[in-house]
Amino acid sequence: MQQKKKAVTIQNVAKTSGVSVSTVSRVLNAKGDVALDTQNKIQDVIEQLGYTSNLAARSMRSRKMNLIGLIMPDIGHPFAIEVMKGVNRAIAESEYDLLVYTTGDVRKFETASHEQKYVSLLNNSITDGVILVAPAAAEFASDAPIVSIDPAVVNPSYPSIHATNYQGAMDAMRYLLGLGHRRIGFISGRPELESSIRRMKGYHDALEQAGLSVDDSLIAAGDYTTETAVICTRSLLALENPPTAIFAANDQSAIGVLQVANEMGLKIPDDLSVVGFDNIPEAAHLNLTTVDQFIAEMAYTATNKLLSLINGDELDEQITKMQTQLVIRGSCRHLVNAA
Amino acid sequence: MQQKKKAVTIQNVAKTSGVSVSTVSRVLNAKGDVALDTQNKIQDVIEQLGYTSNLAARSMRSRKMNLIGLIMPDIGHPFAIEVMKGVNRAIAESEYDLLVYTTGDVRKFETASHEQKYVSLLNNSITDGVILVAPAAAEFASDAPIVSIDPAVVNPSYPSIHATNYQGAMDAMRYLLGLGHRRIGFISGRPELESSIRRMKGYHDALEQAGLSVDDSLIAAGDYTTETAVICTRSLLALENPPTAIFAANDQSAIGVLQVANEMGLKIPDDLSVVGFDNIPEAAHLNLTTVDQFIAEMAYTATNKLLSLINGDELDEQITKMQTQLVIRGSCRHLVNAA
DNA sequence: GTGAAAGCGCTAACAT
DNA sequence: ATGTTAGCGCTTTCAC
Repeated sequence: MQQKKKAVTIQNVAKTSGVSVSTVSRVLNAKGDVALDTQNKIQDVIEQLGYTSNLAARSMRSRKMNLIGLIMPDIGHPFAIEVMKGVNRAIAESEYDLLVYTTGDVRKFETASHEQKYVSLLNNSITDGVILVAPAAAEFASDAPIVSIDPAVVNPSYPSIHATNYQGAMDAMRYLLGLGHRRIGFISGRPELESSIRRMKGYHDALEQAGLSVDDSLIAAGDYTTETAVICTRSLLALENPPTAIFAANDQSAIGVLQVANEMGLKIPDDLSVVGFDNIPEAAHLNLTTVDQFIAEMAYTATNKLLSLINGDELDEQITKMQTQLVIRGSCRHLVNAA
Repeated sequence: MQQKKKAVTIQNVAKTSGVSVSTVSRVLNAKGDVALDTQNKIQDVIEQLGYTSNLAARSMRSRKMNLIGLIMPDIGHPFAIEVMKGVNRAIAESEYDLLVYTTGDVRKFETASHEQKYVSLLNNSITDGVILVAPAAAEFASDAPIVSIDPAVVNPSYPSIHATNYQGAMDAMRYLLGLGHRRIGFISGRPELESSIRRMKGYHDALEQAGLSVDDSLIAAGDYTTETAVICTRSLLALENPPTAIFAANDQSAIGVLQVANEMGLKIPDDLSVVGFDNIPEAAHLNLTTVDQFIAEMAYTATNKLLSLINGDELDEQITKMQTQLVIRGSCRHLVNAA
């Protein structure tokens, strides 16, 4: 049967131990100025009643919940999973617990207007700080610190961690160019994201540096999803003069390329070279060789940055005003064929 | 620079729009009994000030936050990731948002005493219900409903979803026996968990039904981790009369078996047959053929069960008192060798 | 060393 | 249609 036990409050504890709420509160917060006898008595009652303080009530009165938040639209997504792994590792080493907030779906999340909502939801009430993944807003009203991973805006007012998308894309392209490819297709990411813009620029610049002109027909508008990448790949390969290699702006897109290649019976890399971007191990079952998990690494770094921000003396106004730009090299890899 | 913008409260909105807090509260909760003029004015101010209601304060006064909780010790773990995928899918289809609570580490989580803490933390304050994964306690004091996945206890007072661990283990064993194996090693799971006990029993009973006696030296004490499974496998294979097949109690353990087999140059399944249990796609990069993702499926089912419990009329006392035993068949698979 | 009382931001009667 | 009031469970002065 479903339990009907009502939650135990500090009032119950106080009454049962025959003291006032304030005294109970004192031992709960280890203020130390309570007689040892009373302290023990109260502890016993707490144990016996199974009392646990009400998060909501507590956070209304005091800062410092030893809780950080991670805000993400969709935690089933491989990218999100990598982020969580990184954050998880960092908080496992800390005294903090983690609250991951998600709507389960990007569509329920929507744009910048909603971001503020989720930030205040957590940061102005129950968490000591939040980590934002690819936020679109440049500024947030928040009582507690914010750190972001891969912000979609250029000059955010909060510290951020981001990958060298440009450099990574250049590397990917140089790799393909080094293999002798001259017609390289590109499946772009979501056009509104900085990461996508930078990867696109890397594609452009690498071609130019190699003395090649950019052929717009080789650029397909993707959105970081496998589904769209499938469509993109089909149209790229249906060109009169199709590319001999495809650079996908992220792993999900690369998977789409592989799927189509499979369908069409193309051998990789013999018939088509494919390069992804991100190194998500979830993509591993699709014949990939993972170089490293840099997304998780970014998340790990972000979390530690946030924790130090939370614990950092409030006095040090300078530091909180600094824009932290921690840079981790994005890497790329070549997708090889397997059985 | 880090923003210093203080959080906007309902008071500020009321003052700015020249009305009382209750009126603002009314439009916030769409009570409808507010003049359209006032309504618009207030909406404008809310927009302009960027007001968002304080989660903590709101949840102190009213039930129904449209928020469910998922409590797990470690969200980096493949099992946990599968659970989240399932829950995520369910809430994406719903109007609810999700809050995943984690300590990042099983060691910080500890035993049953802490479980209650996390349950009340969420369920007695901010969530409308929680999903518990493999809880060790049989009962919880909680204001909101609880649904559990794979509880470690036999007769929990809350609804639970669990796999047919016994049947699944039998299937796995029958498969190996069907291949002609007579010496089958078993790497057990964490002995305190029901799932583990049932899988072990399946191992025993399958052998007996096949008219074989149980050789205790073929049973290695694992704990659902790859690391321990590696040690177990080494000792099993070092036996005078080693097994020709190994049934690992979960995928993580199966991965450990594969690692050792690799090290020792053993061909699978020619030299050694290996069967895992769980079907976590994360194990896929290790030459596995995934049958289905039943953990995610369980989590999906659990979430929907919780949601209906939350939305179910309070009147229907009968239903909340029912023990929901939803059963999903655990499946097994044969691990084949690859390159 | 301990209790009484004031509020944190909000919602829900109860008034008007 | 709107304002007033009383708490929700907790922490924190301020008394004693």
